[in-house]
Amino acid sequence: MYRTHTCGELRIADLNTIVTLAGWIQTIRDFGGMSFIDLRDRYGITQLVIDENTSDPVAKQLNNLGREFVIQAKGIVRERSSKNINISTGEVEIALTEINVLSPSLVPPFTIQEDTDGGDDLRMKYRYLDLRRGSVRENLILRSKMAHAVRNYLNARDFIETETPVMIKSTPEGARDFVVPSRMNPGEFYALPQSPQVFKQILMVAGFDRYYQIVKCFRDEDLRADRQPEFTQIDCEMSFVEQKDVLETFEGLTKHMFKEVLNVEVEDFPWMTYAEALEKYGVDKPDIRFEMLISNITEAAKRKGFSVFDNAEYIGAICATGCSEYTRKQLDDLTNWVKRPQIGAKGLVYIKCNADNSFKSSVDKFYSQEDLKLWSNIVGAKPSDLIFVMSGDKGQTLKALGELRLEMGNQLGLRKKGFFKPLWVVDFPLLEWNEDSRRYHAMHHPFTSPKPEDIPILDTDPGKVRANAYDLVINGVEIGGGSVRIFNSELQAKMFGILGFTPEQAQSQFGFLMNAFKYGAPPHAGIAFGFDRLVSMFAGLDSIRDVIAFPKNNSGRDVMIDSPSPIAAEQLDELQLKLNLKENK
RNA sequence: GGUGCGGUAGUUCAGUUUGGUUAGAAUAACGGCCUGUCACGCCGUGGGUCGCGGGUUCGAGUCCCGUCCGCACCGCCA
Repeated sequence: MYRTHTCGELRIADLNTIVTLAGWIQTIRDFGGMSFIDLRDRYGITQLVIDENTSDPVAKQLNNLGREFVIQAKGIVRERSSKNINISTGEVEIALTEINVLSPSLVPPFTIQEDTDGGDDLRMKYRYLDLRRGSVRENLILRSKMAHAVRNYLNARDFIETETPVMIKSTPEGARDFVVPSRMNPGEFYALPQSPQVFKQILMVAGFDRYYQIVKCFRDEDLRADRQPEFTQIDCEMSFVEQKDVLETFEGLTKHMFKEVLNVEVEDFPWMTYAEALEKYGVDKPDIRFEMLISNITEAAKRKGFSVFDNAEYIGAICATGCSEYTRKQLDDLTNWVKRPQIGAKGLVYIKCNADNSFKSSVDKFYSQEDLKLWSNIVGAKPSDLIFVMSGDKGQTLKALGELRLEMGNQLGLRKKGFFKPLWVVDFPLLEWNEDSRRYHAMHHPFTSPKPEDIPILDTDPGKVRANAYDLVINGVEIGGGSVRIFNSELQAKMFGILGFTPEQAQSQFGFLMNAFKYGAPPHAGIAFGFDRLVSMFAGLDSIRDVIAFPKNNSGRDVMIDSPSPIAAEQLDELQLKLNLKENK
C-alpha cells in the first residue's frame, strides 16, 4: 500500500494516527537540528517533520532529497506547536519514522509555485510540471465540474449524448479543414470536423429528437488567446422546436452552470437584435456590463463647415462619465490608440463637458457652444463628462467606436471580473457579401433558415435577409451560437445556389443531407457553446490555454511533444503522397 | 499575409533611450551554520554563445540590416 491518506485530508481529529503519505516534495526547510518537508499531492500539502533526536535515521536521508522527488513518508500525526491557518492540514504535521524515495527528480526548470515564474514557452514544454501548480490544476478541475453540470442538465431533459465521427469530409464553406490522407483510398482525404453540424441534423432526421455532445472540433486558422486549432464545443440539436425553445433551454443550461459551479445567480438574458448591437455597441458581441452606448449624431454634426464631418457617411459619439478632466496627454494617447492599424481610425474628436456647463472641444473652430450642447443632449452627457466623436464609413466608424468603448470601459474599471451579464443577440443577417470571392457567404452556416417573412426578398435583396440565428454573448465574449435549420430539401438547394454552388457541386458536397431531408425531416434547431471560452470565463481568465490541459502555442505547435512533425518516407510512400514544399523565401 | 512588444545566469527580470572598466538583482542550485519554519534566516560558492548571422565603430548587450523564436492584435476564424 503506497499511502493510507492523501496530503489534503489529515486533521486535528487524526492525532496519534500512524499514517503513510505519498507525494511530491514541495520544499524542504532545514534548521539543522530539525527539518520540515512540505509534501504535496493533488489534494493538498501536509507538513512532515524530521527531528534529529527522535528520527535520526530519517535525518540522514535528508541530503539525498530534493524538490519534486516523489517520496513515501511514514509517521505519526501530531499537533503543530505553530499552526498554519492558510492550509487545510495546517493544524497537524507528521513526525517521520521512515522515508522511501519512490522516484527522484532533476532540478525542475522552474519552481512549482502558485506565482508563475516560468514563461509560457517553458511552461508548455514542461506542461507536466506546470500542471502540478494548484492554480492550473484548479482550472482543469473547474472544467471537469462544468462538463459534469452540462451532462446533468441535458441528461435530465432527455438529451441523448451521441458520438459523431472525427474523420469526415472536407467542404469548401467556412474555415480551412485539417485533412487526413487515406491509405486505403489513395489520393483521397478525410477532413476533421469544424463542427458535427450535418451529423446532428441527420440525427434529428433519424428521430433522436434531442442530441448533445461535448466534442472536439478543428479549424485550421490562425490562433488567438481565445482560439485553438482544436477546441471543445457543447454541441446540441433539438427537434420540433422554435428559436425561443432553444434559447429557453440553453439559457437554463447557462444559469444551471453558473449556479452549480460558481453559485452565481444571473438575471434573465435580454434579447438584442444584431442591428441594435451594431448600432449601440459597434459589435455583434456587446459587453453590457456597462452602458456608454454609441449615439448617432450625424444630423446634428453635419453641414457646419468641418469638412471631415460634412463628408462623413456617419458620425457617432460615446460619453465617458466623469472624464472631462482628462489631460492633453490622455487624450493624445487615446487618439493614437484609435489610429493604430488594428483600429484604423483617422482621428478622434473630444468634447469636454465642463462642470460649469460650458464645453471645450477639439473642434471649437467649427462648432458653437449651442452645437456642442445639442450633441451632449443627444448622447446624454452631463457636466464633467467627456464625449468622443468619430466619423467616416458607417460600419468602420461603429466598429472603431465599439473598440474605444471597450478600452474606456477597461480604463474606467467598468468591466468587472466575476460579474456576468449574458444576453442573446438575435436576427443575424443570413448572408454577407464577400468581396474576394464576389459572392455571398453564409454568416452562420449554409443550413441556417431565413426568417419566413424575409424569404420573399431572398432573390431580390439577399443581403437584407435576416436569419433565425442567435448568439449567446457574455461580457463581450461570444460564448455560443446556433440557428433554426432549414429542413426542406428545396429551400436547402436554393440556399446552396445563392451561395454560388452549382446543383452538381451542392449534390456532391451535401447531397446526403438534402437526400435525408426528402425522407421526413422534422423542424429542428440547435446551438453550440464554445466550452473552452466558457470555462475560461468562469475561471476569470482571458486565455483559453489556461483551461486546456495540453494547449498549442501561437503557431499551432505542441512544444511538449513537438508536433506537428515530418513523417517517415515510408509513411508518405504508403499514402502515395509526395511533398512539394515551397522554399522559405 | 500584416502591426506591435519581447528574447540577457536554470528561471523571472534590470541594463539598450545617450555605445566605453570585469554585464547586475532576485530566485533556483551547491557548500556551511541554525530546534518551530511554512516565501524560514544568516554566511559563502559556482553559474552568461546578451536568440542567431552579418555590418558600422578604436570599442556593440546597447546602433544598422537580415533571420529565427515567443506573446498580443488585425486579416482570417460559415
